[in-house]
Amino acid sequence: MDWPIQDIARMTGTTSRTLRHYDDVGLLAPSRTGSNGYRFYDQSALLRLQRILLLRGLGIGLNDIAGVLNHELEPERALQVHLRWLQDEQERLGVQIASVRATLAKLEKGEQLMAEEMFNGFDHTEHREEVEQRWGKDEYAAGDKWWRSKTPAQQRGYQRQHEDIAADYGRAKAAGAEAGSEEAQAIARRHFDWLQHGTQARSTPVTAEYFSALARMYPADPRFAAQYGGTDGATFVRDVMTIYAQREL
Amino acid sequence: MDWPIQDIARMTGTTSRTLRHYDDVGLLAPSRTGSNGYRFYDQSALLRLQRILLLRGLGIGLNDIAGVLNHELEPERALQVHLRWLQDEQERLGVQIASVRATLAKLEKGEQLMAEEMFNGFDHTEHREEVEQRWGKDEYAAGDKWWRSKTPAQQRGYQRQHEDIAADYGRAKAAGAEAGSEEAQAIARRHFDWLQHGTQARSTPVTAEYFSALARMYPADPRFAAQYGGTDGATFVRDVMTIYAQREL
DNA sequence: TGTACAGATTGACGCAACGTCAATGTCAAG
DNA sequence: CTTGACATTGACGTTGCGTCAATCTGTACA
Repeated sequence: MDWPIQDIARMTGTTSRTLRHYDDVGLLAPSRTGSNGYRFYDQSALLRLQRILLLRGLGIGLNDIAGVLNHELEPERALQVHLRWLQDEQERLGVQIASVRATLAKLEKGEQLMAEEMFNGFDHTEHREEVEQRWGKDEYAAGDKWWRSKTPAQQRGYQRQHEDIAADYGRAKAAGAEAGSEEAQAIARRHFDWLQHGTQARSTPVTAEYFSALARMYPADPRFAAQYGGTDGATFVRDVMTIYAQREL
Repeated sequence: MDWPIQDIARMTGTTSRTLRHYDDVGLLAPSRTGSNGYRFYDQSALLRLQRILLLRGLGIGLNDIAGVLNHELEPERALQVHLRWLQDEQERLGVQIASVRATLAKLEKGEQLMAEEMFNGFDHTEHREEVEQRWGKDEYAAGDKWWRSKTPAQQRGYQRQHEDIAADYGRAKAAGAEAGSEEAQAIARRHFDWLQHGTQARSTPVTAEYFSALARMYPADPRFAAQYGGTDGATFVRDVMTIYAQREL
């Protein structure tokens, strides 16, 4: 006694396409094939299908299901491994949910788009904690207030200046300039001026110490390194800045 | 000033393959292409890439990222929609985790494989609540105890008898037998005997009422229907059993 | 018996986001 | 000139089917 594919599909709540797929991948063959190629399934095939669907309902992959049904893989093993998977996944999602929520909260408070405002020398959103820890809370608050007092156009202008500076560093390095060369030091001066310009309204002036500390951050932090052409570029910038601080400040 | 693809990859922690992919799908084109076909990226491309990676890190799809970057989709919208997604997914995983844990617990208690033990007329694991509600808790406990007292071989033998009965029902129906026919009624008798055999040790005997109630369940519940050849088959079985109960019990 | 119409078959593409060869061209260094 | 590192463009693999498309089969009705 057997039934055509559609009946089996309806009986088990799947589709004929799924059954054909299971046949293709060798997971469940029909118990009989008519001379016209039609598939028919009997009780035992139905039973096997029910086991498949049970495992599938638990989220097990077809491959592992095949292993279990062929007695090559113990159900307990498969389930335990899968359970770990699920738990890890759920945790990952939890972290992502937190991140998305945090990002949404920022957006609601109107905190400038997303990545442009990062990596400007001072940071106004993402690494707030880091910046506060490094240079003090008041410092951050002052800088942030100053930043917010600018129009978007001014902010972009300020950013672009920094981009130019970074690009010039890159060019100098590509041209084989020494860190202590006139050319490189000229860029460092502009870099320094740019920082000062943005720090006029702030509590702490840009000292030699400040400048050196900033320089040392560059190669260490990939986020800053990216802004200066990778670790190599950042290292070059660090050297240039360090020399500038020693000589001029 | 720009950098070759490998530098950009290292700077941002991705791979060149990913960058080429983003180029292919129109998400991020290189700012310049050498005469040899090599890709080069400048500051603004790098910035765009950083935004892409930020969004990607939050789990947004490349398609939506493109929408956001092209100002066709508001970041807030995208994030909110995505947040729902994540939450739903996490909940789904939670349910699955519970299911897998329950299944594992069953396996540890040695409760017979998985699907074979279901749909035998009485159910010993999956639909315990349902069975208890239908026939009482004591009834279930007695049946369960009886079932457990059997050896696996005996259990399989008992199951196989039922499979034969189900198959015979199917054959009779396929042969066009009437529900009241001698042939069909003979199967119902065996079905009844089979039930009684398994109920000897139980508190409630298999009455006409019990038999009829069981019969009525068949077409209504797809899990039972599956066992008897779909809804049509189950309906046929129900009719045969009902007539048997009226005439003989 | 002709004609629908439902249901079956075998391809084969699509999806998401790249990983991973494969075959081959380029460029700086020894 | 050779070597080695890095680039390019295909194109398949992954996961589990959904979804056409083109074509038969089989049953039912006029």
